[in-house]
Order: sequence, then C-alpha cells, then structure tokens
Amino acid sequence: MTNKADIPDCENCKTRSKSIFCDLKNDELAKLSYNKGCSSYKKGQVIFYEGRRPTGLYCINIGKVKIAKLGEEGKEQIVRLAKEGDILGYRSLISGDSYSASAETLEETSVCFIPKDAIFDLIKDSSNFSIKFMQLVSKDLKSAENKVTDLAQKHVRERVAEALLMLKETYGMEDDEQTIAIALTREVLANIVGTATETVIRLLSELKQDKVIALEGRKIKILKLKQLIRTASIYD
Amino acid sequence: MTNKADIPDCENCKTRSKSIFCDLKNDELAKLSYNKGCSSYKKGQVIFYEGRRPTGLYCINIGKVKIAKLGEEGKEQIVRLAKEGDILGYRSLISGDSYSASAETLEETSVCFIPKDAIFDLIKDSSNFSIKFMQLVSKDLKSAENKVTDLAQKHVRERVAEALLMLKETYGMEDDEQTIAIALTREVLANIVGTATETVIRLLSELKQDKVIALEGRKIKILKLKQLIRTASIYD
DNA sequence: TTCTTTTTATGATATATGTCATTGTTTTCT
DNA sequence: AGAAAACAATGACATATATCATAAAAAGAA
Repeated sequence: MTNKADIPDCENCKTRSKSIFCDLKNDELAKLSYNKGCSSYKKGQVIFYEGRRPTGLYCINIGKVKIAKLGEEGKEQIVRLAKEGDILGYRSLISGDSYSASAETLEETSVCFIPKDAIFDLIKDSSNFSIKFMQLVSKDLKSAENKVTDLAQKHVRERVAEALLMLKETYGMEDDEQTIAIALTREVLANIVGTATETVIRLLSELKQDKVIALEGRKIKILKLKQLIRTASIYD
Repeated sequence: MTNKADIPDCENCKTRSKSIFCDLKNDELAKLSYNKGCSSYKKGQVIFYEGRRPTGLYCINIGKVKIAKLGEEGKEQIVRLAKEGDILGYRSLISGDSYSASAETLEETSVCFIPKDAIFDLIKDSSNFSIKFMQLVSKDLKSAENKVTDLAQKHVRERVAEALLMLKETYGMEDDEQTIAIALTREVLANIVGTATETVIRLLSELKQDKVIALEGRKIKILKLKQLIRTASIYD
C-alpha cells in the first residue's frame, strides 16, 4: 500500500513556505527531516481512517486528498479538501481523540508523516509555531461554521455553484484558465455539497444549458465566472 | 449598556477549574485579574458584533450567550451556545481577522474581558496554555464538522431532537430533572436547527403528541429521553 | 391594569429535493 | 482489446419542508 522511498527533505520543500512550518529555523527543520517518514498512495487509497488513533500528522507533498466523515446512515460527507502543502490529522492529534474523519486520496499522492512527539516538541519550543498551529485550526473552524450557515440557509443550486468555486480556489485551473484542475465523480461532488448525486447531475446540466459551465466528462469548465458567483449568492 | 462593577478575581473564580485557565500558576492568575475588565449585560444585549475587530477575549462569569452568524439573506444561524466558564471570541483573536459571528446574551450575563496582549503573553510563556487553547478550538472544529454532516444528511425532525439534547447537555436541567434549563423562543430554536420557525413549532407539537416532551410556554420538559435520542438518530 | 407587540399554533399550498427505475456511456480491470 | 463494473443522464413520482395567511395566546410596554 505505501512505499517508503525518495524522502524529500523539509529544508528544500517547495510547499513549506505556505505551510505552518514556514518559519522554522534550520536546526528545527533538520530535526523534522530526520524524524519524519514518507509514503506514496495510489488514487483511492486511505491515509487514515475515522475512529483510529493518530500517532502523528501528515503533510501532503504531492497530490490531492478528501477528508470525509460517515453520517449515521453511512453516507459520506466531505468536510475538507486538501492539496500540496496542507496538513492532515492535526485536529485529532491536538485533541487527543481518535480521527473524526477519514483521509482518502483523490489522485496519486505522496505524504510526509511527522510523529506526534516531534510536533509537540515544536509546540513546546516555539510559541510562534504554536500560534501558527492555532491559526490553522481557526481557519478551518471559520470555514466549517460558514459551511454550517450555507447548509442551513442556501439551496442546493447555490451550494453546487459554491462548490465549483471552492474547487477552483483550492485546486486552481488548468492551462486554459477555464477548466477546474480536478476531476471528481458526480457522487463525490454530491458529498461535498451535501445532496443526492442525481441532484448534482441535474443542476450541473442546468448550469451547462445556461452556458455558465461546460462539461467534458468529469472535467468542468467555468465559462461565466461572474454568473457562477451570482448563482452561489456570494456577495462579499 | 455595560456596567463595570464587582470585578470577580480569577483566583477564586468558580468556573475556572473547567476553563482553559484551569492550570495557570498564581502569579499568572494575579496578572490576569489585574489586566481584565468586567461587564454586565441584560438579556438580548450584544457583547460583540460580527465584522468588528477583536481586542481581547471574553470569559462568561454568569449567564448564557448565543454566537450567531448572518447568512447572505440576513437570516441568523446560531453556531454555538455558551454558558458560565466558556470563552468567547478566541477564534478571531487568534486568526487576527474580524469576528465572523456576533455574541448576544440569552439571559442577564456577566463577562470578564481579557485584553489581547494578556492572552498572547500567556501563549508565549506557557506551552501548556497554548495546548489548552488549541484543544479548545479543536473541540469547536470537531463539533462544527459534526454539525455540517448533520445538516447535510439528517431530516429536520432529527435535528430538532438533537438540538433539544444539546440544550440539555449545555445548560442542564432544572430541579425536576426534566425541564431544560433554558427558555428559547421557537425562532431561536429554528436558528439553531437551521430551519423555519413554523417547522420547529410543528415538530415540537408532534413530539408533544407522542408524549416525548411536554411544552410549558418556552420551557421544554423531556419526558422520554431514550425515545428522544432515538428520534435524533444518535447511535453512539 | 390595558394596550401593543411579539410569539405560537395551525391550515393551505407550492416547490425543491430525494428516491427509484431505466438506459446509455465511460471507466476500469484483466 | 474485450468484459465487467461504475458512472452519468433523465424521467416519474413521492414527500419533507418552506412560505403565506390567519387567529389565538403570551409577553412586554405604557
């Protein structure tokens, strides 16, 4: 399942500048590199399972990952999407409880694993790192609370539009500047939006008919960004 | 609006043992007491407004508070309820952005205000405090993500039941061990659940007809707890 | 108190969305 | 490449919930 090889060193990590590790000192980075592991996953493999206990945290080196919970009826709800440079599994690590969601790759992905002790050492030694860490959790909390408000108040049509915009922000566009740089099944999209797969299919078809988007298999092109933003009822 | 008086000292605070300040040392507590302010609010007054910038954080001494966001259409969504010992406004303080929700009292409330610098001093000086703080945000993140899953997957009936159970957990029961120790209007309840006021009224009536709860004005009695839990589809 | 405002309750109705079924297409696997 | 499985697209239909309207009850103000 996992393949330990080509461990990239944190000192030269391209994504580090945007992560919580951005202003670690050289000796701290060296220690991090020394302690960490690295694994590769194929598309659709699980990095960690809901319910299991964390022993460290994961940092995505290359790839895309969905973080999802199972609802009471066994239906998946995607709570977050992650990309290069993002950290996974920190909430549970800090709380000390088991993972409240699973992490599964959406594409071939390579992650670094940093053991719990190394993280807590950093927290103990550097208040700056602690604050960075808190800001990370805070950012997620803010977006989770926004999502709560959206789910409670917006229609599925608006949420679908919003999801497309979120995908664009998260994963960016392909070279044509129009195609969202990730291919998801309608079912996965539905689990992001919080609705039935058929409903997503219908609403995408509608947006296509209105020439707001174009569909090419699982790839989605945004033709009229402004109108999509309007559809999402985002006024800020 | 606010009335500075009777500043309680942190050293003897009854609710401190359950808060993030639980294992501060005496000198740290003294410093906290020295720096803080204290205000009283009548029912329905606003402690802080969404959009404003935080200058510190609030600790509830006595009272009950709702933390709510406005959706795009101006409808309120309650994201959290707070009681004695709870901390308000920390997410924004840490992130450095403006409040993403307002805090309004549900009853007469007295809060302590701890200025930003005092908090950041504590974070800098004590990694233990930092971890406590992170755990606080993490706890909220977990419950927000659970709420996302519920809103996406559960019916309003289940969420109403769940809200009643949450109110019971948060604010406890009155002496009869049956009556939830807070009185909310149906509209506020609807803004917790994320539905229309009429729907809450109807579903409460149904639960009443089934003798699961009893309604006495705004006070709600839980008659059959197990059945209420079953209605909420909580199997864990 | 009495008056005014807010809240609760309930009915009628509209509609957005979920569910089930079918068919054709695309992807995946060997 | 060919077979099997998964997925996408649509239609038909059921229904949970929102919305609007009205009346009674309760809460709050003067």
